[in-house]
Amino acid sequence: MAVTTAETRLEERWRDILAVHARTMCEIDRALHPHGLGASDFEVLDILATERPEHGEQCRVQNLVGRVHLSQSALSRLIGRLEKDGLVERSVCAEDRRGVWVALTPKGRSLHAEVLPLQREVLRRMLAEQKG
Amino acid sequence: MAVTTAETRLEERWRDILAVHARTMCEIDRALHPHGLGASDFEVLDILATERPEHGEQCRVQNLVGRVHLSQSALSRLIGRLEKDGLVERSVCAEDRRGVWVALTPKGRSLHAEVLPLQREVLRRMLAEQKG
DNA sequence: GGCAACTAGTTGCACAGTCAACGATTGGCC
DNA sequence: GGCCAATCGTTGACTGTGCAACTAGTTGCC
Repeated sequence: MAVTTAETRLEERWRDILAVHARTMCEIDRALHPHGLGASDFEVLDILATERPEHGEQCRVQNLVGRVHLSQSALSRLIGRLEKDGLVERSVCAEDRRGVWVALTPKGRSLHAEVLPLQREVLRRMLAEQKG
Repeated sequence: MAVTTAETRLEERWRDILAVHARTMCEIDRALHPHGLGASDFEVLDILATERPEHGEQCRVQNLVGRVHLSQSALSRLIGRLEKDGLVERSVCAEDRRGVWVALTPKGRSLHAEVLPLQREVLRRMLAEQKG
């Protein structure tokens, strides 16, 4: 019996996560779509925006892979799209010429600033009402 | 300040959900893939399995839409795939001939029984270690 | 009966995602 | 130096998903 209820609780918790995730994701997409962005796009923009510009750190792409829940290839294409839209710029990494640096353009930075409140608002709306 | 920390907490909570969702989803996929199923497929199978067989209820498809986080069209195709694999059967609903009934075949039921422990095990492994 | 509004499910199309294979570069080891 | 393994990023082929448009069936109203 104890096992059964533990299992049930696990199952419920999973359903809960699934539901919150789906609803929130969907809302973010809906809020950002008018600006030509999807949820993943925003996430990358957001990471780049909070990154110190004068960072001198690693070649970015590799750096991003660990932080977004996306395969390397998906990320590559995503960056390609952002670049095509003039939101980011790619440049080869001098020290390790396999690597690629990714940086926000002014346009990318301003778009991020524009949509950040929208995303936050969705988060507030969808996550706040959650169980206490 | 209070506003900022509240925002930060929201942001963290969202990142948390994103991370748990991605990791768990990925693991479920990985566990079920050898059996020819994805996470969504399992979810539908699971709902059908826990449904009372002699239910006399509505036409199922409509019933399912509300329970999985999938568009109606995605669900339609998913059921199509399951049917092609002989796991479920579609039949027209006599009372409302627009509707379609979906039911597990014996093969579908046994496959569900086979993979259920795998999914549970993943849930236990991924969700249990979560914050306390 | 006949027409309009609605609902159930499927399908065409476009797009974002994964996996596997690839080209380029680096680093270790002989 | 020369070779092999590992790493970084991109690309090709394929799959699953959502939106919009569609067909088929139902309900209500005249």
